[in-house]
Amino acid sequence: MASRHGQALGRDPGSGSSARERQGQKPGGARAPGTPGRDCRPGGGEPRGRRMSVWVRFGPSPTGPLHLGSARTAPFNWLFARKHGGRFLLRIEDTDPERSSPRWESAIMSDLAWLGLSWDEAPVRQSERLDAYRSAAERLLAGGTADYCFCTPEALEAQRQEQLARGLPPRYDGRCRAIPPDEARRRRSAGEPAAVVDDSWMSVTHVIRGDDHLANTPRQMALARTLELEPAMYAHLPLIHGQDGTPLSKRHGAATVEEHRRSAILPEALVSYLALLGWSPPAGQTEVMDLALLSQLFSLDRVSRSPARFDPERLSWFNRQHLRRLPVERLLPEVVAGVPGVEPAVVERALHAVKREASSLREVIEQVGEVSREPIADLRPLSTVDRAVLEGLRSALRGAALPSEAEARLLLDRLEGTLNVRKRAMMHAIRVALTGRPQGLPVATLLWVIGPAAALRRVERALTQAAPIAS
RNA sequence: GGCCCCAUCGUCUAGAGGCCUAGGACAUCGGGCUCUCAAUCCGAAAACACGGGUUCGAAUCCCGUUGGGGCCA
Repeated sequence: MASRHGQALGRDPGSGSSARERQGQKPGGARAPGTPGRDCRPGGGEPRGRRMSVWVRFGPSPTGPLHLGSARTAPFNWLFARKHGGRFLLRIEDTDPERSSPRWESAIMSDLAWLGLSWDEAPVRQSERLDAYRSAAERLLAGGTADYCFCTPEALEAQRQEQLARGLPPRYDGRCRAIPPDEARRRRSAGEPAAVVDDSWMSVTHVIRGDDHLANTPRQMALARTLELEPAMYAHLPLIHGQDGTPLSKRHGAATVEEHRRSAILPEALVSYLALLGWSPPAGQTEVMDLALLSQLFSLDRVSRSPARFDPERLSWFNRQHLRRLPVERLLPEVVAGVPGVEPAVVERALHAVKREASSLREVIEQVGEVSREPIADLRPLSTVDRAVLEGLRSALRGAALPSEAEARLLLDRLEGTLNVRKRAMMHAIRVALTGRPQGLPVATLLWVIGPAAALRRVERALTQAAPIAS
């Protein structure tokens, strides 16, 4: 079969051109945070056809937050590069000065880094390469392949309508050719060939991008050929759709990486969920994977061709799966930050207990907070049963050490034996005294997490506070 | 409008002509566990868009229809 990932177009066999000269010096400016200060263009002019490695790029526009739609082509490129021992490059497509801003540029890089998608080499900024695009445009003009046009969009549209009305295929009539060259040079702007020029300049071997670019591909390959650049291989990914079946966009809400980051979704979860949206692992493989495993298994021929709908519930399940697999050390800093004022040792114990059943880090933080905070006084009168339970617990806790959850369980079992109370009632009384809430972690876990001293304090308090009102 | 892409349970998907009475996962529903809420375990329901071909045999190949999406400006 020609190509299962049929949207992949072949490299143009006809252009074995050796035209690989750099069209400008690589900007020596800012380095990406965390990228080594290496400026490693591939070694001097080695023909790419003979170099087997894989170079891919991700080209976000810094005009807004990193969107999930584009955030997905990033992992696919990254995984492809890692799988083949190649390089993953970053190109900031900031040729629109009106809408681009450094603020978004750094936000996007920060999101990528957060996702774990590290890039090789300093990012290329298109705004610093305008000269290269200009000279490419000039070459196109010189070769007669391109025309300048300064007509307004309205004027062009009117022209098209007129041609259609006359039954002609709409076609540019070249009216702007009449403009003198000098004038044209003055009015010219960068434009079209940027991506093609850069891909070649950056030695990109594989362009993996959204399906929405599919229709442009032949033209871009032709452009490369005209400029005597060796075209890359192209592969296209299906788009991500929202709940309503239309391509994911701002109006769908919660469609940016930033938003998921803020709502305490784990990067591991988001990136693996995204990867599974459109790609499937080989048979028999779990769906819960980290980047290392993903990059080992990834292959373009297992990428689906049809668009996938973004499903927050499934993402949430992935998040839970990753949460429980992640080591406590990895989670601890965030949780500690989330519950200021709580002793780290308590937080750590709580985290151990909580992370097995929580669905998100946010939930973890909430639950840890509930456990560690002194309960708000419950002023309801204690029943005689409650009082008996708490008094029993009080004496059991005196001098007790609870080094483990099992110890706590034992203590409770013993207490149950000495009391003539339904277990349900006993547990409830203790739970409320300890946390002030009717539900939550198993009581034994609570005891262990809170620790005997603090638990004793809380029990005392429940006994004394409620007492006056009870009588 | 022209050209292009896509089409399997509600959702993500497996599926390369017989292994398909279509497999897995999320969600849903039922049950078990249990001191609560969860988590977890077990089970159930649930799909090849439609119509024509090709073939001994089609989810799988071809054509058309429908539907969705994209690009062109």
